[in-house]
Amino acid sequence: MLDLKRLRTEPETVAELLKKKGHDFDVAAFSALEEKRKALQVDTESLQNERNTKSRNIGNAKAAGEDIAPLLAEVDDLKATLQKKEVELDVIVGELETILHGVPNIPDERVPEGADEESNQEIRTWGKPRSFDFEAKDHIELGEARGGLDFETAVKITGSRFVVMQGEVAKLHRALVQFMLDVHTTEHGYTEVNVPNMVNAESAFGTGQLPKFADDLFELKDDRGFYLIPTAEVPVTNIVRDEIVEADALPMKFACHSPCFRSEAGSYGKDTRGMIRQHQFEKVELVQLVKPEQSKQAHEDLTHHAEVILQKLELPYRVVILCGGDLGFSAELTYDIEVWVPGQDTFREISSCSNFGDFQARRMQARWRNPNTGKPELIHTVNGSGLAVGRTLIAVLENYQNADGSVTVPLALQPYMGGASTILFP
RNA sequence: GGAGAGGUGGCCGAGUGGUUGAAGGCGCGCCCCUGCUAAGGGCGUAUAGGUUAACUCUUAUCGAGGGUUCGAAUCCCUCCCUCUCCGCCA
Repeated sequence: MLDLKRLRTEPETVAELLKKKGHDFDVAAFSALEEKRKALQVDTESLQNERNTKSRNIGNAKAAGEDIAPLLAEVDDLKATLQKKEVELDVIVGELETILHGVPNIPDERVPEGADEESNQEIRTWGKPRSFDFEAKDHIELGEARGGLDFETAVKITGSRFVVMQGEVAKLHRALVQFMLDVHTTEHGYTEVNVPNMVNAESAFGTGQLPKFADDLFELKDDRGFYLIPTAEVPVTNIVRDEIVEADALPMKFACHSPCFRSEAGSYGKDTRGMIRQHQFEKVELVQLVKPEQSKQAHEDLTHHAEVILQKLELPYRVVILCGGDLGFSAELTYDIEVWVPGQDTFREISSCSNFGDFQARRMQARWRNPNTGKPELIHTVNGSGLAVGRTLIAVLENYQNADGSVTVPLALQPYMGGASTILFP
């Protein structure tokens, strides 16, 4: 959520900045509503003031034992007039809120222009894609061969875009989770957290999934209105919702392993094969809650923390900066980390690291007490995947495959695989 | 699931219809006194808006949302949450 004050004082500037994100902010409509709101609010409040004053007089008169009948007559029609104004004001305020809730965050000046991922800019690469002396298979072929990855059974159990993992593949998946958590908690200073995998609407609003992206979420069909989390970002960031934390509590750094549930609305026909795009996948998420002046550096650090995982696994990757059109609703700046996937002969997103500035904090009312001012001020939120586990599994299987269909276990993972250096599918 | 109690400011805690945005305490900030690692005293200390050049003035907020009333932290209704006991349960 943007600062309403800024939107009021310089709507044209904001509209101009939002163009980079492909958002058309209707300044005329907004300003017209604002005019109405202002007039109505002044009217309403002066009526409220009148009511308060007269009510106080009635109280005083009553206490003094005077006749209050004439005073009551005075306020007779005040109530109805006031109620009418209040309803009108509520409607206008509601309309303004709807607009405000739908306005995306303003992109950082470093964000390149562009409509879609074609305009994303590569900022660095690491490692060299391996050249195979045999025909490299993709993870589907590797995994299905002997049942390590079983998509058909998952279709029976649930439906498309799910997978059943078995044997060494399931173990490798688990090993990746443990490995990532260990690196982040012991080497990067994150605190491990385990959080609810369902959230209420307030939390989903706080991080920006609601109200605009309800279709991307799985909503539980029960009158409590819970949602399955699309990422641990939602519950973890909301730890500080409606809180005022002391300055020395910041930065807070959390690492969280969780399943992620996405309806993938609008992605029909994309990545339908394999486990690139699933309705359920697991992820180790990194979240940092920081003072405003720390967020830019925290974002760089966090991205690096995610990269370290790929470096330790010796998987080639590149980092791209997302252009305006590809940038998410709540983010001001996002780096995507893309891992080399031999089966597709391309880089695929495995992590998305974003700085949200105060955008999520304002929605959540997450604040810290600034000792310099003594006042509560909004914090900044930063997060990123460290990493998406399913996609990391794909990358390991495909990059480490051998001609005989076995897969070499990356050195860093061997302690988590009982020392095994190679796996065969079941 | 059943029975009961309760949700008030950064924290604790008064307050059952009329200057209560809210006593008192703690914490915090500034100052004074004391001159020694103690204590005492004074003042200040919620949030979000509107209005104003500013001072001022003003509105809302006592879990959330409705209602009654000239007037609601206080009365009524619905919901959420916490605690205690019982039941159930991985």
